[in-house]
Amino acid sequence: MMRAMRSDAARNSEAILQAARDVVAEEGIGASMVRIAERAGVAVGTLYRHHPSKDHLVGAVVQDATRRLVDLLDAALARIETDGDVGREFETALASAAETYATDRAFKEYRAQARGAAVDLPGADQLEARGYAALDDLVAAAHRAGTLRADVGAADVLEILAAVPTSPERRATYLAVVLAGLRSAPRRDSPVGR
Amino acid sequence: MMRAMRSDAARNSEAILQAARDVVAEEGIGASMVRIAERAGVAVGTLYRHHPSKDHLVGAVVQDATRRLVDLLDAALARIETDGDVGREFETALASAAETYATDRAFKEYRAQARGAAVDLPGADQLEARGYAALDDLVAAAHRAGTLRADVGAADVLEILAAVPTSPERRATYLAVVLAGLRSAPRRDSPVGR
DNA sequence: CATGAAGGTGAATGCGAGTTCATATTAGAC
DNA sequence: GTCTAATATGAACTCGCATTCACCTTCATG
Repeated sequence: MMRAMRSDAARNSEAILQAARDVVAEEGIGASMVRIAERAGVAVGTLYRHHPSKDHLVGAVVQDATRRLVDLLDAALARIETDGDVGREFETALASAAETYATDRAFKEYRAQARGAAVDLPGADQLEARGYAALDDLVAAAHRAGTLRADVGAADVLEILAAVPTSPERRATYLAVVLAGLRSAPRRDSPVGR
Repeated sequence: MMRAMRSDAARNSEAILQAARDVVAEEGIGASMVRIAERAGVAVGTLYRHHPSKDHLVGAVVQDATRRLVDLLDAALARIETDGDVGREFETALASAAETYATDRAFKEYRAQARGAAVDLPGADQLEARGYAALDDLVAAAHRAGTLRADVGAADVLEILAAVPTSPERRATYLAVVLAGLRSAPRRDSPVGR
């Protein structure tokens, strides 16, 4: 049985996570540990008492954001079960996810990276699996409802999300364009094919 | 009058540009100077005889790619003047530009960066201006022809390009979706607006 | 083919960032 | 209030990388 954390340690632990969230969302994964420590009002060494490495700290922060997103997808799926407006749910969920990608620079960069650099955070694999499953289900539902082009899969949706612009105006237009595109029917005579 | 370059220097200069192109396209702007030197079969010092800094070298490489793209846009515009299939020209040009963004990691990263880090390469500003002008013209032509949503501007197009996936399959789908979206008409009841 | 200036070399330097650890500080039990 | 295990501190160490420079090589001119 692990002993309860000392009160100052608990306070710092929270301050560190909060500071890391803020700094890394603004400046991206490249933000320095010193900067995070300063924002948390703590010395660098303290970061390392709570996290074995920078990767671990950033990983924890990104995992938090991921969890919120996955919960969001699950909620959308649950609503589809009962209510049933697949199109609206799909687009709203996408817009929310886009918000995260656009707002949290670290999240975006982390998702853009080649996988495998995943730090061993408890439950990471499981969370990722839940996320992919939820997205797959959502995509499948949209396909069945005819709200989503048949040639677009979950991986394509992720790619589209990863690309959301940071600037709010650009983001709105981007989403409008992309959502329209996702609704459209594939055509044969595109200049895009090889 | 500047003296002609010594033959070995000319050879190395070319090898360096070529190596830089390759390495930086593959590994991005983060690639090290040593790696570029190795690929060119030359010592690091030699890179610095030909370029004052890494930024300068990378800038030169990116400028090359930019020039090719701008020429491409100009050619498309010229063809529109005579022939006249605005829609096809617009989409083909976009697909070509997308190819560059997807294929050349350095180009993509460089364009994504905040501007201002622009090294003083001769003709840089002029080239950028030409590029923006050409893109503006192309967008305007597409607007007039009704091939492009009215709410999409040149900046939006750039943002969309900057986001093109690297993977060939994803890229094809992405382009298909986006091009369909760009053709579509804006609608009022989107979940995206505030 | 001798000669000197242009060109090339790569070890050394400086810097920024992650990580460590000997030392100082403090929470909380008694 | 004392005591000590837990925590915090931040200077120092390490590592990767851009950049420099004192010293060699080589081109090309006469």
